[in-house]
Amino acid sequence: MNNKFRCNCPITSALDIVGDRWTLVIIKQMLIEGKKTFKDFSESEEAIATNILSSRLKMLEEFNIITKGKLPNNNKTNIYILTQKGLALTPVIVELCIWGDANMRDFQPGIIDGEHMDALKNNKEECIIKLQKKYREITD
Amino acid sequence: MNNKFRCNCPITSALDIVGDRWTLVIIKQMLIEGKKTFKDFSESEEAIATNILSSRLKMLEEFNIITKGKLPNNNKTNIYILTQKGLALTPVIVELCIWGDANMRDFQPGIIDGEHMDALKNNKEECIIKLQKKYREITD
DNA sequence: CAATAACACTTTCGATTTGCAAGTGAAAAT
DNA sequence: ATTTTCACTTGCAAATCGAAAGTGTTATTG
Repeated sequence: MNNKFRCNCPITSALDIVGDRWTLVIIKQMLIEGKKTFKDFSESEEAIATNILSSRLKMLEEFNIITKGKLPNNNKTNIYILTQKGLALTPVIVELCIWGDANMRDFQPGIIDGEHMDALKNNKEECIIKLQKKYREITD
Repeated sequence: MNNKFRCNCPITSALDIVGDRWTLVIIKQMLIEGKKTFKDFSESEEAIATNILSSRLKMLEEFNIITKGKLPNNNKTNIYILTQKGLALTPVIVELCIWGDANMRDFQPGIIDGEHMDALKNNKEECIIKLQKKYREITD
């Protein structure tokens, strides 16, 4: 196992795992959009290629950020669920959302007006807890 | 100019710009470590290659996340400074720091014990404001 | 029960990006 | 005047990405 980590900085180490084009998009899709299956992810708006998706899911499982499981009455479909470690990324996702919403519009005018943005900005902490709670509900 | 953006989600759009191996590391080095010059960055612990550094600085300037300038009495050294847009990424960096510190230690035991971590976790909002204030001071 | 469809990948391969090393040109220091 | 420093650029091999097609297993449908 070659060392993935560039140095001993917690920020850089975090980015060694989630700092790429797709990893946080996948986690966003799970947390915000409730996506759970390989098909869910591969049919997403962002249009991730299946080989990349496959490698990222494997990596995320190795780092205990997601778990892979099955539904009781279905032996075909795999479901991927955020672990505690994965759910702990909620604040990162939320801050990226706020930053993107506030700062990318001049280059990307298409950015949707999320009706939750005001709540997010005014009540960050509460929104994070609500998101996590909601995720745990749809996940049980 | 080809479209960098994958879709209209603010999170994905943010990641279209800062979602790669190096961009947020560079911004961290500016914000937390006070790095300003090409040499500062290229001599960093993370050991970024100069060609990658060059292309990232160019990109960050294009998206108004940093500005490139000179010091009054020095016509050689370029200094790169975070704009308002760049400083607005402080919460993202801070959340990555908290997450990395709490969740990467089992895979990366070397992660340093930052003496500021407790303050960060207990007083997130204040720490963010302090960091930004401190950056503005060293920048003027 | 056979055929088809759905799902979760894997493989292939060309294009792009990365990372290392060496080189360049201009400004500053000696 | 020469050397050093700084900020890049170039070249090239290796790794990664991305689009498309293929594979194998598990439902579902007639």
